[in-house]
Amino acid sequence: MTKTKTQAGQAALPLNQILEGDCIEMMNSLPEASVDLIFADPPYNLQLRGDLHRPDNSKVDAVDDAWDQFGSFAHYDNFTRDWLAAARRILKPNGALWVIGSYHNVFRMGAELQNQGFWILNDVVWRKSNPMPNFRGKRLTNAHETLIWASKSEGAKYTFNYEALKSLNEGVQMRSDWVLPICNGGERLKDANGDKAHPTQKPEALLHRILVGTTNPGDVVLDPFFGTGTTGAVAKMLGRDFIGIEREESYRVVARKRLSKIRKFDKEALEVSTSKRAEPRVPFGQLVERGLLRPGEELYSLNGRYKAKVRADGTLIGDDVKGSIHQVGAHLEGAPSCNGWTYWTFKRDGKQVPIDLLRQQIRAEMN
Amino acid sequence: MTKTKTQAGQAALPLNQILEGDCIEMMNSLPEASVDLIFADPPYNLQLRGDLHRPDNSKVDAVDDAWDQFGSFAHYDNFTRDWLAAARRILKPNGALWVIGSYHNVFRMGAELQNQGFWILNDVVWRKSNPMPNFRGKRLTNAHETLIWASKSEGAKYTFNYEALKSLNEGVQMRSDWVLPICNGGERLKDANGDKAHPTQKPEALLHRILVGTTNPGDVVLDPFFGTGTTGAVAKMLGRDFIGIEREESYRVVARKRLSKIRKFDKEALEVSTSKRAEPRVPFGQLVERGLLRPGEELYSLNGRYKAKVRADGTLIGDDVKGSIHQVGAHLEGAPSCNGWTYWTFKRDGKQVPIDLLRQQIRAEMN
DNA sequence: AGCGTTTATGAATCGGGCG
DNA sequence: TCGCCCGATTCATAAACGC
Repeated sequence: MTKTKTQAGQAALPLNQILEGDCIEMMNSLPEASVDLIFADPPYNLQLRGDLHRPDNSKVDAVDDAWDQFGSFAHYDNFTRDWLAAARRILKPNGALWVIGSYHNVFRMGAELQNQGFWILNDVVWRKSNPMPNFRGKRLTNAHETLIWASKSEGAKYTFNYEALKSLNEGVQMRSDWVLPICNGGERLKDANGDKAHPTQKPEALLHRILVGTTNPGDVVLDPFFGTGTTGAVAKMLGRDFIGIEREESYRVVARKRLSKIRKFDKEALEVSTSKRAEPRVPFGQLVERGLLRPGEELYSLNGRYKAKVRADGTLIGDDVKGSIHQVGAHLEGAPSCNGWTYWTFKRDGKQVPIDLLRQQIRAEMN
Repeated sequence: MTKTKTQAGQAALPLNQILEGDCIEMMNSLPEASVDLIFADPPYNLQLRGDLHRPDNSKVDAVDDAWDQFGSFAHYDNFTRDWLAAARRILKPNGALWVIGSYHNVFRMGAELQNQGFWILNDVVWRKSNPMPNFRGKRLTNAHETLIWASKSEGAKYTFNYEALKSLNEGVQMRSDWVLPICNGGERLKDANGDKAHPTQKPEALLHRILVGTTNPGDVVLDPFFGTGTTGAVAKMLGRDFIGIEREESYRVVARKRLSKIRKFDKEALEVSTSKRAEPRVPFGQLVERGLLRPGEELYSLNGRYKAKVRADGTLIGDDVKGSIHQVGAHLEGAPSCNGWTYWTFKRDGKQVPIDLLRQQIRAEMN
């Protein structure tokens, strides 16, 4: 499974491995513009004061590890600036970045990534279906975390599998609020003592949605704060290559064991619904050339209000207008644009049939 | 209704009025430490490029007002710094601040208010039950906005009516995600032409929850970006005093008229419709995301005649057909429609189990 | 009047390929 | 790099319309 990828004039990319060390140094050691997606779950800079107890006096196992302690906002901002800059360097021009955080750190991350030229595409709310309650009743239940999805720069051609996410959401466009349970039960990794192996292990469902929606099979996904390897595990299942970076040996041990047990889903299962945009383009003129429509034949608008005549060169002519199927449709409707394929119909056996049917016929022959 | 409040050695506070002018100047003219709560809905600094049309070719009425135009992040940051500082000065030591924004501006606001010493208590997500869709299918539906609730400083004794919010939430602790419809219908204020009076009017239900939860009757609530006066209207209903600041005369005209019609403790108006939805919809894709079904796993029709394979995006693939669980079921049976939830089964311990069982499992977790 | 259908609209950073 | 032009794309709600 471990492999490397070499691009023209660049050092090899260490794929499907966990790099050991500080994420900034390790990212700086990788070739620039070589990674398709970065998912980052950095330390949250939680400012917890003292211990927290549940109403039954049991102690809440808070995130108080040394790696999550920053002296001040300035320290945290420096850290954020440096790792984001390192991430930005290794990202391909059309690559994208996801970060996740809570109100303690996400505003600082969001502002800094805007400052560095990343272009925010959406902020996404992970709405936890089973959050920890607020035991003291002093605030609202902290029931969500925030993700930011950003392209490397404005205008970049980021990957977005719109139809796949729509399918995941039962045929309705995916929204920016995602309801998913927190990671527990069998998915939650335990250490030898039976304690949780990592304090903030993310659910695989979250990564599944991110990777299905914003990467393609074969893409390289890098996680600079790899932890117990959720990103790597889901990437492997989904046939994406991953690069993990993790400083703590104890997490790497758990992640390696976890990854060794993951199997990739079969190829057929990994293909996702695609949009029509991915279909080959068929010029309208081909319908005429192939005799599916005759020059002189009349087309009728879907609403029945207009008609136009087909010409031998694949243009239409109406009462006072001529041009492409799109131009004539837009002109007749007084609309800024028009998809002529779905706007025009022809008559067959007395019935109105959309010309798009003929396009589908040609596309079927192409396969 | 208009009155003033005088505190020891301080100028009078102009209550239940709309102050005319720039919010920074007007706040600076008020006595320090005199206000209990500030709710602020500042310009979002949207950076819209061209026109946007719906698939039916109608044009989206964009927020292109001059007051939302800032030349750069630096300009916007200066503006944010200045109005937040002015707000901070007039806030009582135990007072609190709410701001609302989208991903365009909320990260910059959140970072700046932390920099100034405000202490974030919660970030709250307003999940819109009826957001505008993403018409081009290029991103996720932007279905939420973010609010930040902060006390003036760490350790301050802010107001939080825990039980009141619990009651509003059917007896369970209020969470940080609030599902509320956008403001339209009869609540949406129109101008003389029948056009919306303000492009971004907020729903009263949102302010209702905020004021019930984080102020007491008799408190002074200030809104530096008053617009059409939603904050003042809800404050008046709930028996709080308000101070509005608004620069545009056209908005003030609408707000004055609106406020004149509001009556305190109009019980009926306070009732927030909390209509319970039937059963929450569970997309089939969630079974895959959550690992309850694996991509590549085979499903069998209840009658045992057909099988199909699960794909990573929550669609099925059969011998000659692919699509949703419902579509594939309908196609195989030659039926016009099919309830895939009851049609498909999977194998567990050698037995055929309906996939609907997994849906019930997820629904149980949601409660 | 009543019911079913059509239309309008909401804080939106909303193309891409080819010449 | 720019301009042209093909052609893909929407959900929930309420008001207006029509029979």
